Amino acid sequence: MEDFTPSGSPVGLYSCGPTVYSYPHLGNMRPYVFADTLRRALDWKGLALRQVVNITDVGHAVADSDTGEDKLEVAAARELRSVEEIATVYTEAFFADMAALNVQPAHDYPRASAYVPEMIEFAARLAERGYTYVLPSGLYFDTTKSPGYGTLAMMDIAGQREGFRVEHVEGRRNKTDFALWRSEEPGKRRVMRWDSPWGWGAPGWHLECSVMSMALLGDHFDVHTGGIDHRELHHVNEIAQSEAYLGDGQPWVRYWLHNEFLVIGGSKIAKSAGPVPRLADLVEAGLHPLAYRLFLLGGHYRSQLDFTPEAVESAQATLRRLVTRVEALRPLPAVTTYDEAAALAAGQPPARPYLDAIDEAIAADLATPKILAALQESLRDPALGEDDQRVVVAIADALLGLRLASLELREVEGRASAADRPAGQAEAIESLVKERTEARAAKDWPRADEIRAQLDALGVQVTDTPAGPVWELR
RNA sequence: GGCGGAGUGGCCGAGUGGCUUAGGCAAGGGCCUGCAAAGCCCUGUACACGGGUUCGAUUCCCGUCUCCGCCUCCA
Repeated sequence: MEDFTPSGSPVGLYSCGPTVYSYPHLGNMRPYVFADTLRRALDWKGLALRQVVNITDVGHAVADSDTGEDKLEVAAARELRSVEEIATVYTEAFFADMAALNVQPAHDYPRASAYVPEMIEFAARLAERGYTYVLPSGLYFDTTKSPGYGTLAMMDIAGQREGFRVEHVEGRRNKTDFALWRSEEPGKRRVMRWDSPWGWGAPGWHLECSVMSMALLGDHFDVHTGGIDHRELHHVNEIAQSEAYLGDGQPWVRYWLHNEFLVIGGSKIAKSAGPVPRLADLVEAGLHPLAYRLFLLGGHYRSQLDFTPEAVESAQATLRRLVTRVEALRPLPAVTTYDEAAALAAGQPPARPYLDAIDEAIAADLATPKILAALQESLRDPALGEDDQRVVVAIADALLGLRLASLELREVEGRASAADRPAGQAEAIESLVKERTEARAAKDWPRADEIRAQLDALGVQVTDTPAGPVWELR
């Protein structure tokens, strides 16, 4: 971060997006929360940015073979829907989860199906330049023509054995060669199909990211993010084809950042392994989506994170306590950048060490666990007054994105809002609460407790505060 | 088979060659409260195992065991 110097303004950020063939699962959330943290870090440094997240609605085969069926077509057949419906439904589900996690929207969400002509053009240029060869199954990229192929991942290509886990493709010259275009098999018509110089068919998966990122961010851009699983294949191939396409001898993208996986019970979450937990499952279990975000931020993005019910519940408890604590400090000052934070801290000297600690943490490869630690410490540091704490909380949340400025305890606990209370019932409850208050004033404790038990039976929880009793529906 | 990563206190999870009390959750004790809830304070003494380097290693090196990832699909 410290030595980061963007090639131009704004910073171009491309984050590998979802393939919209089913509901996103908890593991799918991690790359976007990570990318959102990166965005907040760039904002913090005062850098303008433009983020692109692709929506893969075509071209993602279920297996990298000549017969690889498209994931969306398979899903459409399974759910008896059109591919368009499949794409729409799951894209919306993705956006809903992102919003719930307070992930800032990207500036563009290009759909792969809208860029097929550009992909064909891209592949045609590679063909003209002699980087490709044609097989009955499609147009292939010859990776031996790409100098430095695989350097991103420091790949040991010689050690990989085709046929062990690498699928054998008839006629493929090198085991690392990949399809730029998947031609239809004779007599097997695809649902999503386009005409091309290599026959009717569909684009290869790797092509879309190169084409759409360059279309929206320019030939070269600054940062490309994605899951660690893409480092050795998808991104290596993107680089090979993009640099071959540009032919300017320059690195295509300046920085590559990859997030590690969320693991459950010691193994990664993968849709192909069967049903996997979704954000909605957590919500159903009484957890707030931002508790899940907090859970994710509690581990470094480059470390595998172990998903356990206990860990997420502990994040829920932490969030509840944070909000309880921070509610008393509101309103919080608005902060986005380091400069704004420094200006605020100038008026609140005790907050300064925390600003420095947080700034250091975000600069140290987005060390969100350290920001959380600093935040927690600041809330119980006797050296800090409330104004100091306001500043620290606002600063931390600018980078954490936990909505600490506005998140209500009621939301966190999933309780009904005042507006949802049945009118008639409310009066009855008020009456009981009043009676209990009178009993308490008379020090008739047995009676007061009896009424509380009655209220409890109605699903009402009464809490005595210095300002008087407060009741809430559970 | 090749390559890469990891094993930290009940749980999650940072971090470091000699004190970081990381932090959180849970637990125990206490304060506060009529009680409760919330809040606050205190407590835990951990770094897979065996060697080695070092004045000193959880932190470096070697080996062992276990686990995970990538090399099909996957974030």
